Amino acid sequence: MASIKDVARLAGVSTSTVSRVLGQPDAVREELRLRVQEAIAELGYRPNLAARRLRQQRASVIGLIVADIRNPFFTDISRAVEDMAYEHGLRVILCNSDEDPAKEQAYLDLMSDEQASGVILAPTADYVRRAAKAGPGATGLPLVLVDRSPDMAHSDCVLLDNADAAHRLTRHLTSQGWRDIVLLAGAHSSTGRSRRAGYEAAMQASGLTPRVLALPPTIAAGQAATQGLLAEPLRPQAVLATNGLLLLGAQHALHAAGLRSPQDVALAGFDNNDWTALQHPGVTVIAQPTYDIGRSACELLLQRMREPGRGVRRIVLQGELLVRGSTEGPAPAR
Amino acid sequence: MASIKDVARLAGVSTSTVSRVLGQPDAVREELRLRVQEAIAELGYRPNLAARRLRQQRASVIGLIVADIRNPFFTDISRAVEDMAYEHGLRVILCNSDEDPAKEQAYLDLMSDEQASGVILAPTADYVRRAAKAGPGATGLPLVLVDRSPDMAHSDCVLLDNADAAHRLTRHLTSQGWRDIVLLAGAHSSTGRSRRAGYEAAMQASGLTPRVLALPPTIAAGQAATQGLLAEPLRPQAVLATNGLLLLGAQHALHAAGLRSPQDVALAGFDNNDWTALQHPGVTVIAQPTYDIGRSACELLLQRMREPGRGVRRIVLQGELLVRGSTEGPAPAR
DNA sequence: TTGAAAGCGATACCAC
DNA sequence: GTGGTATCGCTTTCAA
Repeated sequence: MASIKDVARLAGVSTSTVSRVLGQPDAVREELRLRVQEAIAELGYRPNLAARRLRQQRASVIGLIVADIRNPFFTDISRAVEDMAYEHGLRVILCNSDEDPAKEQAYLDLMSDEQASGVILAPTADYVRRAAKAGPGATGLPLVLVDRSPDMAHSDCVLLDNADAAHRLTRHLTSQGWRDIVLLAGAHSSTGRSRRAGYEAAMQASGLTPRVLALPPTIAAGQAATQGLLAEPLRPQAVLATNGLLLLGAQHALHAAGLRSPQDVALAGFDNNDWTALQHPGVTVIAQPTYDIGRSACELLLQRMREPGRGVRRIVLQGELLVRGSTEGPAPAR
Repeated sequence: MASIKDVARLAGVSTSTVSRVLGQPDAVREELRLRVQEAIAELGYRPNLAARRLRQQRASVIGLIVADIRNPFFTDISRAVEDMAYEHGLRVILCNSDEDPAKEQAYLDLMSDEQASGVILAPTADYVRRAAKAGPGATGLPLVLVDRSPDMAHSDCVLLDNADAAHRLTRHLTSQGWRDIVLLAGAHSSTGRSRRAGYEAAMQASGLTPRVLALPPTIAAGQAATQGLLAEPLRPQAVLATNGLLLLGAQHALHAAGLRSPQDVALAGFDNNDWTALQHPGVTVIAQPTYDIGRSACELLLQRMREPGRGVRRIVLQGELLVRGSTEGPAPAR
């Protein structure tokens, strides 16, 4: 493997000059620059990133820590992040926390060890709780939170307006005449709590009694909970799920029970995943601007890397209510 | 940031000893080892990975290069790879090639620059073509191919038995009485070609005429092509798609046209994605053992990292035919 | 504008 | 079993 010394020797210059040609070409006289570039090409020289990193004390790498990449919401975000990172010459290290604070911390430490340039984190509920009390990121790394965040964030973050989205979704249901609406709420994230709050506010505003099942954010949990609801003597009129996994679980349960929306049970929720549009009729959802969320997070991170001292920024994006047949009222009288 | 020198000073030993405590603790007398570990804890010392990497000439990092992480097939694989990597103290760098040979090469170079320990690659058709001619990976990095590979591979690889799976799927359709079966085939991968071959063989064995539309592997392409088919005077009896994206596109087209499977057009394809089970009736598919594919690839890579000289290994996994209602015959007579 | 040389933080060889 | 020291490849003062 050719090193910078070989290039310098071949071009008849010092390693400093070669280094300058790489980093600040304008600081080198054209003649020398061309000689060096020729030597680089001839030797097929590629800079050693480890050496550069050791010297500069930081790597062109960002960490992306999400609960589970298989959740399409996070998949889309990761794609957006990777796209932007690529454009800016940054690598993305992918980390699944599984909502486990220990694993999350291990990954944060790792990113610190790697001297990563920054981290994009969908924090666990535990992290959010601690971050609400403590000061800014203990790691000292540039950090952007996505999807979840304490209300008083010390870090940049990109969020959906969760309470509002849940409020609008719930209002849509009540306006269609449904009254007995159960919420399947993700219990492990602040996102689930915000959406729950929006739901409860909308229910109470309509004089209805909220009913919430707090669940782990998995397909299995959504399915089991819905199965339970369907087995009740007085089955609920509508089921609302605060994320795509719970919603999918609920749909599986309906499917297995041979029930249809809206005639048997109305169904709605978050995340405009592929399958929701393909039902007969389609499932009403709040579509999140996932790609935008990822891009915005990356932009925020790049800005903070450039200006570590700037004020904390908070980007709140709006969800889009996609009304489909699964909530088409009016509900049957009871 | 505390360095190894600080630890050495505090423990009253040399840096060599500290380094040994980190790498080969058994080579250090217990008394010293404890003193060193205490010093490490007290200072909160963490080894500088860049320095280690520079010295050792390799990083605890593996690259994962796929066409697009948003394809659930690759999402699942990435999750499996990340799980195994985490267990073995390796980081995963995520790369989307978009089936673009230039981007793929850029990422391979990057992995080489990063001195990655290895790469798991879902190669572009271009790469496969070149690899069939040339020798083993020019990069010199330990490399495992997934999903696609030349027939005479110089690299380890993990593949589905594509021709067999497509053959079984096609036979299932013909056995149900369908005769006029069109294949939507991914044109950008060797996988698509193998599946096409299996389809053609099965069709010919039944005395039927294959009809293949070679398409880019996108939802949009699958949808457009299917739309075209539906508009033909004599609409095909069945549509078969060689991957999940094309299949989803086809379903979108049917959905938009208000057509149902199997009564209007039978539908089947590859990849047991969420939505396929949720149709009324469900869509018949070949389920790929995605998580297994990812794990196997990672295992192969770890073994090759340990034993660079060992013979090339090729793991071929079987797909599982999930028969659902979308292909329930018999077909209408023509 | 260019070059010489120090140093980033760890490992590994070689004495002892 | 332990310590001294050269070294990995690059960037970055500092002088010229």
